[in-house]
Amino acid sequence: MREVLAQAAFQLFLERGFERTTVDDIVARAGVGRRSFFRYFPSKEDAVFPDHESCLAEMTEFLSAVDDGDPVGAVCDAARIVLRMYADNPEFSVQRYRLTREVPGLRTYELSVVRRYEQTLAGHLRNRFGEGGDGALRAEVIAASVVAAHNNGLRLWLRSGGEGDPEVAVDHALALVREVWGSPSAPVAPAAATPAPAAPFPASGGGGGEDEVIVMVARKGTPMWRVVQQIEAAVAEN
Amino acid sequence: MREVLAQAAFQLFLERGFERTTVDDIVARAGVGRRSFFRYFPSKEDAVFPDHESCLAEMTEFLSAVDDGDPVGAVCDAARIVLRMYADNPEFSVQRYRLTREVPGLRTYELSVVRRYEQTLAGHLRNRFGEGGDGALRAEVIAASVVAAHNNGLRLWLRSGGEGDPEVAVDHALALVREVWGSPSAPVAPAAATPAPAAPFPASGGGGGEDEVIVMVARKGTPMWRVVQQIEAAVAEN
DNA sequence: GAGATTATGGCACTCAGTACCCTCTGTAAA
DNA sequence: TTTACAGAGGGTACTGAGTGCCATAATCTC
Repeated sequence: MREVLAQAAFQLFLERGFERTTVDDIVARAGVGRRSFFRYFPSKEDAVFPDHESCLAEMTEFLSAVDDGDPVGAVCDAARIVLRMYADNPEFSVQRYRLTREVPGLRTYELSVVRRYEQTLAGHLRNRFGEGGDGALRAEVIAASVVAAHNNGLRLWLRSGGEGDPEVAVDHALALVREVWGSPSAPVAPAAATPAPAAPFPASGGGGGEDEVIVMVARKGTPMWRVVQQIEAAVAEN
Repeated sequence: MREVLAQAAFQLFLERGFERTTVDDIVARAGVGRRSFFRYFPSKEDAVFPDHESCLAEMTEFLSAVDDGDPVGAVCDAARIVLRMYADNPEFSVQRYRLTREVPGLRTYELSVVRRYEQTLAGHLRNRFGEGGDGALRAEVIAASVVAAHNNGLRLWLRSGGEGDPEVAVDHALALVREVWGSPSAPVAPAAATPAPAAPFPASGGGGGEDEVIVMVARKGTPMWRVVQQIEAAVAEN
């Protein structure tokens, strides 16, 4: 049932867009009552990320099982669980990525999901480091670093359309974190296989909205570079 | 007007809680029409964070002005701008913190705000590091570290009830990040996409008076609240 | 003061999300 | 077979956020 609803929802989101799809549309396609949708998903957004809850549980279980002397390494391995979930369904992951990028509500929702992963990792590190001194601080900073590195590698793969193996990019990214924060027992071989992404700020045609108008706010004496920056910021709203 | 609405809203949120307060309640207390609320705030959540937009603008301006050889240090200083905003209103900050902790919707909203700061910092670092190689990766990881460290120190102060100076905790936290990610050897930005600061047309502009011009960036269908936010952000840059 | 522009209020609407109650279906006991 | 019960799903009506449209008042321009 959950599966049926999630699939119907995702199809419709791809066809008409997230915001132009109502819950009534979804339940109509799924052939169930409207009330049933909210029995399985607390909100419309949740239907887009039906698998994160179990992934989070898997990560928690993994972390409670590991018992090595390298907490940073363990946390990196935990992050790879998430990666695997994405890699298991390349097509779905890429489609969802594109959908999420252009729907502010989904972006925000995703942030809250990522935050929960991050807090899980931080909690594990805090246990290992101890609360006192800078334990909590280090735990949070390292967890944030790991998540950022993981997401950087993952996004690279998603933007490429899900071609190839995302593990290489993520491994490379996590290696950087381990190099810096890790304990001395971090066997890492930085191979020169770093994929080079294209320029992120195509000054024109950033998204494709044709009939957009950009107006610009500036003071009389505003230097040119600031104007450029503001326009970039406006365009980069994606 | 914005101020009146924000204050009325915050009062009510403290009295009855966020979710038990409707927009009608807010506009009733503020003595304005319901429609006006949404002219100044895109959502109920925004009324809780009325100052982040201008703070983000301030940070952007700061980063575009610094031109030193220590990008990580610059980004840490940029984070301190946010801290100062909180420290300027200890009572409000602490009340808002408590409110935010116990309202999931506000927590999620705050995440999206924090994310924008992080992206601003990452963008600056990316410009300095260059896109190629691990530039983007390092930029994102360092930005995440700085944000995590900053927030760790800030939360310490907020949880203490806003007593004393939050700068010490944040400075300590940021020092840890700087220690680790500290100034890269010397490969200062190889003049990639860094816009050369072209000479601003009028030489003056600092002490300027009333004859300012405000230009505004917006899309065709931009709602009023967004325009207001941007203008407020621009005006607050003094 | 005529005409245009802007700010605000009012009204009606869509839609997400919730509360409450209904109907089925299956099962087990009498 | 009837009755009792339980649980999954369906239906209806409601609240409240957010939006579009139009009317009105204030302000600005000529």
